[in-house]
Amino acid sequence: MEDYLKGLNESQFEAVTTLQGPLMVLAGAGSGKTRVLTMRIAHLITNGVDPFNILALTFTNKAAKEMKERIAKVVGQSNARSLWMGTFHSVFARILRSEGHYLGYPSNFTIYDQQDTLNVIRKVIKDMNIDADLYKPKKVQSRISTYKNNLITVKAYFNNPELMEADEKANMKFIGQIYQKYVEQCFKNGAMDFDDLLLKTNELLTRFPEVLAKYQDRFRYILVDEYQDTNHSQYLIVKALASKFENICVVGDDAQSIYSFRGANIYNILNFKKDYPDAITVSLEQNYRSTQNIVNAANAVIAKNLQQFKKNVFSENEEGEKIKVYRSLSDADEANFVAGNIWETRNREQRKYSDFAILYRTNSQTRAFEDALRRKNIPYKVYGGLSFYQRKEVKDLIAYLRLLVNENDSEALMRIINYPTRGIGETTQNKLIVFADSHNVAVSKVLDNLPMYAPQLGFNNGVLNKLNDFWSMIKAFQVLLKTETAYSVAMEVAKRSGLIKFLKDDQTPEGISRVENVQELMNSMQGFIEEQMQIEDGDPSLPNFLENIALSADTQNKDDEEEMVSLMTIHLSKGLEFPVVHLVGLEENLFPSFMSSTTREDLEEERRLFYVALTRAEKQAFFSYAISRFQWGKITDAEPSRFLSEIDDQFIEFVNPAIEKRFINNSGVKSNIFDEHPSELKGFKRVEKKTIERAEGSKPIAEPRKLKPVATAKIINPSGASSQDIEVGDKVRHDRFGIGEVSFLDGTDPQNIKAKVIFMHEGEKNLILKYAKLTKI
DNA sequence: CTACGACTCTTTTTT
DNA sequence: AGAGTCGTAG
Repeated sequence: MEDYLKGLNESQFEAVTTLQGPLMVLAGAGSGKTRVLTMRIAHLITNGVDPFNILALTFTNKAAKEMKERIAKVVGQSNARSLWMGTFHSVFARILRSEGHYLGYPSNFTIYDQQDTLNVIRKVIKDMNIDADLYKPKKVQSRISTYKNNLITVKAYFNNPELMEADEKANMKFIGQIYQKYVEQCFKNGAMDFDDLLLKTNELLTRFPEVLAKYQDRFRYILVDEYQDTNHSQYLIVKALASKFENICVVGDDAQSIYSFRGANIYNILNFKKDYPDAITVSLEQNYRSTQNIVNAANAVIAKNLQQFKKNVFSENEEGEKIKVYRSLSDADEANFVAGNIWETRNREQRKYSDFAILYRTNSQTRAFEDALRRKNIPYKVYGGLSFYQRKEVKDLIAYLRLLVNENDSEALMRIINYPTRGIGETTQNKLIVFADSHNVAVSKVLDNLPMYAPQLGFNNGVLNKLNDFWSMIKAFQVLLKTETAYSVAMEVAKRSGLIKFLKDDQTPEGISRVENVQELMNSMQGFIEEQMQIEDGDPSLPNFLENIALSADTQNKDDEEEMVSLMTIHLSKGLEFPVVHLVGLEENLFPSFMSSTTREDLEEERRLFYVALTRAEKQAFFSYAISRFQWGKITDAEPSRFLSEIDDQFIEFVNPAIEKRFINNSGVKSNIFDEHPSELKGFKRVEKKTIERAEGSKPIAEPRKLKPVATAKIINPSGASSQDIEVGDKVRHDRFGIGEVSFLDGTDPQNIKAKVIFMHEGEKNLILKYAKLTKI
């Protein structure tokens, strides 16, 4: 028996060695799913299957990369290399690049991310003179996305009276027209959005049997990871490709389906047996990751869901510690507790910072934790969030590059035609667009033939010159692209377009960081090129770089494998594991989200999300919530999440530091709740009572000695200066304004001290100490 | 045409 | 609070 088969349990062994025919692997959390997938592919190759004939679809590019590396260790680099492995989106983008001509797309089509998509929709709505209040672009976008994911094309939409009626009832009778215009615009721009990558693949496979046959023959063995999160469009692609050989293996866990908002259809996995009656089902139920206590607590919660396969996930690991629940007064308090606890646990248990993760429901929760961690000098890395590539200045430079690759991309063109400002104003731009539209040509074509169109456009010589200058600059870049590397072209673009100079003129800290971000983009490009050069058939071209950043947020600056605490949303944490997990913000309307507490389905998904979060933990889990939180620009009261009460008391224990008498405000500065400021404190007195009630109703505190000092000590003693420490004449640092000197202080009330600070670059500012977060230097 | 200021909406989650 | 949009003065 091959080495890699040793050490598999009975079900894992079956899943790995059943190579022919349809197979469904129901893999509970932590049951060694990735291992099974990896070994299964290795086993296929060892048994003579050409890796060229294997297609493995994963959920993230990161997962694909990691799996490929693991496979390479078993079957060798050269075998692993010819595997097709990646996300649905990246695999089919690649296929569409070579086959898209069947559908009238150029091979250099642009991929629009959701922001590009939104911009196009906004413009369409504007052009149609429709009330944007009624047709919220976001809403329209998600509507169109739903249609596309269910293969409802524009034509199908207009052939479907029910849909149209439904939209009309919802007061959105123009949805169809917007949809149509949007699709036309994308096509004209030579662009596909994320949903198109799947929709067009379907179209390709249905309309062109020879193409279908080609890929059916190529992909004789298909594996789909995270099958519970596939949408209808993906489902159909898989079904079509697999229908010849039916060597299809899907792996998933219905309890971890968390992407319905983007069309994931849990019935794909629930009904797998109906599609493939001969399918063999294997259940992996033993959890090797977590302690018994964690697994049992997670089971208790997920059991509240009505809709699921019967499974019995169990752990034979140690029983483990109970989950500790920390009740905090504010988001800042919560963050301080978490940071302090990480610091303390690391020292006490000799752990690495990379053993810790902080998981939350929404990206906006990151900030408080970043502040708290930074204050304690704890290294951390935030995953996802406003990704680097979504920064304005980065997108601007990318828009130039996109335009070089696909000059029909008027979205990119219009973004930078007057950025940096070069005197091509709104009026001129509008004339261009209207003219191009009415003549049914791309804006780039108008610019190509300016002299010819000039009389009709009615531009004066000044404008014509500016347009000419701009367009010949772009053309020059394109010529450069033929001989130079992507990196040096980008550098040239950054300089000659005036972008760098424009950004450098802004000497504010934000301005400086924008320049740094552009530099960072250049670096990541250089890194990408070097990486591609090392791979045997790598592709260091600009188009490939652009595709890469469009389809994966996780490619950005590689981890130095440094010792860092991980911060991410629960969604992003899927598939990962950490010894110690802090699950934070367990409050009603936050988790479960206020958007999801109305229907049972939504709520069940939130519960699955909770399940995913908890099962990331190997050894210890900490929960926390705050009874008030700074959001939407003001302090909001919050109730503990219902999920907390769904866990049996035997699995959790409440940790209650003596904080009832104190109120820690959002700057992390301690103050006494019984001091002045009755108006501000009223709310807190009320909620404070709630805390005490809960405390009495819950279990006695088992080990307060360990946690209590952490929370208090760390709060009282932040490394940054508290308001009391700052005096006139102090040199201070401000996050945004940089370094300055305090020239004046005003007010006796500690909650409301105003400071006048003279900053080196920013000049004089009046700040409220409580919010300004000044650091004494 | 640009720059600046007032104003509004925002917040789930991501390929 | 912060970003993005819109309106107005220069």
